[in-house]
Amino acid sequence: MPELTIGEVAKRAGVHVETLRYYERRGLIEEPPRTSSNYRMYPPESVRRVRFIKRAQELGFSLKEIAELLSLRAAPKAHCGGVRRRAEAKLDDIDEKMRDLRRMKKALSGLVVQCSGLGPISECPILEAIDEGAAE
Amino acid sequence: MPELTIGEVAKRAGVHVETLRYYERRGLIEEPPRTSSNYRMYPPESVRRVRFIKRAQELGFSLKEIAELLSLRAAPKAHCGGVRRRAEAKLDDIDEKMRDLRRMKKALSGLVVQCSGLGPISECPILEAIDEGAAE
DNA sequence: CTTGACTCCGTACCTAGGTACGGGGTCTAT
DNA sequence: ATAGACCCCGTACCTAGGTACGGAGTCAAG
Repeated sequence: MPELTIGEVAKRAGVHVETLRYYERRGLIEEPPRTSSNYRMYPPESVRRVRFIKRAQELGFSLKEIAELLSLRAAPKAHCGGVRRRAEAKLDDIDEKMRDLRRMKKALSGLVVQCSGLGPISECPILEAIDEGAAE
Repeated sequence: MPELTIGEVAKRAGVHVETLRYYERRGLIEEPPRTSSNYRMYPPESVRRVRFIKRAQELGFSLKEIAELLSLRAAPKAHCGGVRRRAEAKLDDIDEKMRDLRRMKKALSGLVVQCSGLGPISECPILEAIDEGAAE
């Protein structure tokens, strides 16, 4: 019998036991059958499922979004437009975050070049700029 | 006397009253003097201080980091090396986040082009790739 | 002199993604 | 048969940055 305890699934998937229980509460993994002593016994596919979740996280999906992807996948006769749309929306999110970061970087590096690091703090160009409206 | 109530400071700085009390608890703004009926009465400079905090946030600094910047500024005979170092460290943070986002974007857009959006979900190239290790 | 807007305080709640704790039951090896 | 490792559960705690709630006191206008 290839069933796995929660600790084995955790080890193979590279997460903590508590994380698996948390995912179960969040509806990301199904409640597995229990032994007579109430231990969770997972089928081996569970490891793959958890790895799916971790990889989707690395792609920028939140747990909520991952739950959606998984329920799309579970729908018997769906086609993959929904998945594609979600992936594109996530790309848009990423682009927006990158724009924010670029804006920050531009503003902040503009300040850093004005500051030698040597003057008195009362005349620090960085602090003065923030004080007067650096982030416009 | 140009003293301001908390509500006036909030309005002028563009934040909520609760936010000002929160900043006070966090040590970002000093405890202002109180009236005889225990109302906070702020000097007008407080508005500037709150705006400093908001602008530093827009540059990517956390409240904790902003507290550090403010305490550096308060040190009488410091010079601005500490500020400059922190700004440079923040630029490094930003670069790292941008690298993460670029990595995500690259991986995800590579998946999106493989998916027409038309096939059955059971063969969705995006889901298959995540299932097998998309984020390497 | 009352009504409405404002303030006080402490505490709880929120999102996101977990982690930790405590008290109990179980399983395995010796 | 007992030690140590594992599992159960519920709940609290964590970071970050606030927001909301509820009861009470205060202030200004009409």
